[in-house]
Amino acid sequence: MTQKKSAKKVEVKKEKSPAAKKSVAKKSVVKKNLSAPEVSQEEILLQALRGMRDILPDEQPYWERVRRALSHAQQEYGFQRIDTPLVEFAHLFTRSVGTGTDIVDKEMYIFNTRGGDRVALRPEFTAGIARAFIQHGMSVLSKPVKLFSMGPVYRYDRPQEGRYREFYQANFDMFGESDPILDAQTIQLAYRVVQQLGLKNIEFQVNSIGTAESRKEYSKALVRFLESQKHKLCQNCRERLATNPMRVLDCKEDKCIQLTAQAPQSLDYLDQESREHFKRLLEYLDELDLPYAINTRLVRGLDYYTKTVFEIWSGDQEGKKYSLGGGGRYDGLIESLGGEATPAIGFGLGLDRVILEMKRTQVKPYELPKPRVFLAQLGDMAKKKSLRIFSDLEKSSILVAESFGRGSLKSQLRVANRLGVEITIIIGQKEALDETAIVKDMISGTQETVTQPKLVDAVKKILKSNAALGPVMPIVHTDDDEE
RNA sequence: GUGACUAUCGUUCAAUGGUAGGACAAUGGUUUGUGGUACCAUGAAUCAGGGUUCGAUUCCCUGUAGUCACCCCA
Repeated sequence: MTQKKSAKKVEVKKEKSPAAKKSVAKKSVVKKNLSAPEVSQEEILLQALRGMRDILPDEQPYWERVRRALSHAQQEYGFQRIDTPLVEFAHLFTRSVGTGTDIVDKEMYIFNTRGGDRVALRPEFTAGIARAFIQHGMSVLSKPVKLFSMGPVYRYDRPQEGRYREFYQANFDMFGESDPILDAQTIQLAYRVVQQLGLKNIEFQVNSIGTAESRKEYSKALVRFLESQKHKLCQNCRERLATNPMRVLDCKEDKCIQLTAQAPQSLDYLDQESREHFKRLLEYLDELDLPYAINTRLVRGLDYYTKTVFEIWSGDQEGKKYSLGGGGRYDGLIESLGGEATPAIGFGLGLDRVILEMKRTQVKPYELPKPRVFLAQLGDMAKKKSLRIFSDLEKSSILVAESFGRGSLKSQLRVANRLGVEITIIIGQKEALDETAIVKDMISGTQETVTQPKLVDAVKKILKSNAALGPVMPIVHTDDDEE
């Protein structure tokens, strides 16, 4: 769970001296290098880039639970998986997400390739998926076209807990239907996913921003209002007024909240169709048992949204809210990218934050299957045999652990015990010669010798009877046993 | 991008302007063919680079990274 906190610089030799080869620990390599500077060296920083991290084995059970829930929801709701490249022409994002948005202006990983193309690491999924939709002529498919994707996205931002430069999103998109029932279903799907992940205190924030025109008009009206009341705003908001007036609505300062309560609302500036759309969406939402609130202050940071926008929030005891994801309708995007006019709606879920919330609220991670059998070997002959036995067991779908590198039987049994296996198979010199194996029941401590051809069946039999006894208690000798 | 705080074995917590210590974890052992506990042993760290100093892990500067607030968002 914990990542390396600080830089470690290690000098790596291009040609290792025999002394260095013997040294297993990397740190001692460093020391030896320092005393042997004549060898050509190259300095590398053994550190992940800022805002990027390794997801270590310890954390994988959480990710596995997330993957499974997503895969389940994807199938239940009829989405097909699509994977698009991490890298696209930078233009795709500037045109869809929009210049003027922070994502494009400040946070994109953007660079030139050797061939001279201006490209960017995807800061979100929808643009790439929309590109693929057009490129592969998916508009001829039966509507709605439902696509699911999952993977890393990149934003060059200051990292914090739950905020990384490389982070993971799951993305659901539906193309080709403008009916508000799809909006409702999208939110329902999002809810289903977070619910399956065991998250409580979920709330949806829903709003409609209408068309690009009505949005523009609203923004003008808002600025007009705020300008006239500028003296009542906090310092920050006065600055926001010039850069991003909509954000004033998000301010946490009391006086700003009071003032903006009287500010014009985006809903009042909706065109007739958008208003009807929103009204019907709310009707559908009321049909569902969804925790949602209309949030007229909700504005999203991407240009392509039209009509419905929403966010998924998770709250803690102290009343802090964390945004886990969000989405909305983007009826104009496909056309603006050069495809034929296609309404669409989708949402993205921030998986890193979902997992953070799972940990915070102590949701149980997915439990990976544990080996129930351990294979111990003693001596060269047994070692050779054990490789084959391991393979036989694996082919019979028996998960078996081993520690081939270890010498003594004691240390191997110790490992077996620590793993909590039910059976340990022991092959020593004698058994290797006799073509037999010792099958030791780790729960009772008893053991029997069977011939190797019968080994798999013998193991299966014990496992089966153990399973019938209910949950397995891994053997633990407590102090009470002795006293 | 701005500001603040932080940085010690794999993890966690100590200590010091004078050769960094414990706990947990790891590895080996306590009649070399049998597990737990206990006991013993072993390996393992001052983020990097400069400066001040007789001497820096400690003080100063820079860099890097993390955390927090802002910005923004997932």
